Amino acid sequence: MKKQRNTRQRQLVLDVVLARGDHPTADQVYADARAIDEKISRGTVYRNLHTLAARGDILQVKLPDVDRYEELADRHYHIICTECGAVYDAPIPYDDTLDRRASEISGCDIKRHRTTFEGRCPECKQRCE
Amino acid sequence: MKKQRNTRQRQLVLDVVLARGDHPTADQVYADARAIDEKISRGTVYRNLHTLAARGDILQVKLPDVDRYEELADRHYHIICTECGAVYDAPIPYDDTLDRRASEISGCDIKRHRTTFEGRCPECKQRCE
DNA sequence: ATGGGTGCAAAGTGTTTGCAAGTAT
DNA sequence: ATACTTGCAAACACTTTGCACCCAT
Repeated sequence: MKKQRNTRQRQLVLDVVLARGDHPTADQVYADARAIDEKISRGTVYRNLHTLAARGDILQVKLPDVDRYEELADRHYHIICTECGAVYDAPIPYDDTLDRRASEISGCDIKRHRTTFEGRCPECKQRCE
Repeated sequence: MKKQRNTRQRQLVLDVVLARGDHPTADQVYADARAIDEKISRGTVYRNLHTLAARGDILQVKLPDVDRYEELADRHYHIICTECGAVYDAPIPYDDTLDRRASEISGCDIKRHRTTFEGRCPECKQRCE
């Protein structure tokens, strides 16, 4: 891997993701970063999110529609509210026996799985009734 | 729900998805449909895929990057090859106790979950070694 | 006849990239 | 000094939409 530099912008992108503590999209990271450094560009934010995720400093959460990012953590699942789009960590532990079972039965070399629950968050659930 | 018509184009889109038996993207469906009706437009294919999925005639498979579609079937998981992008049905049964557990613990009203395994399919696995 | 559906092209999203200038090492 | 990074804008890939015409019911 080629040697990487620590630029002000890269540090800022990392700080923003860590400061939020939730699951921002690239565009939300851009907005937050822009509030601090009004010169930083979208391209730089996208590039640094990729760099940081590849390097393992943050996690990329692949969900339908848009990718999101979060602080580094153990493997876990997510809940996405189908009404308001909010994303939460799910309170169900990662089941790594599934990866072994799927590998054996399918003949694939399964590295991991991603599970996303869909439903209504407490607020939307209440508002809809 | 408003009354829907059965047009030649809508039937064609449905036929194409059923004929494939795999997990085509909208663009693949468009290509297949176009091979039969060289006048059908992309917009029509996209609109009909939505209509058919909403109506329950086909399933929409929400995966990262692009949505895919497949024949109507019971809930099940998918395997996506990280090398070649191929998508398969996973040989692991849908675990609906997870939805109940996640609902109880999180306070959300969970309707379902989607699980996608990531790894290398048998061909890519072999080719890479 | 009537309102849902179609083809077309333009507009939207979300993301990537080429390039010249800037900067961390 | 070197080559990784940046800002900018253009380009991309995928999808949605406005509109006038068409056709299934």
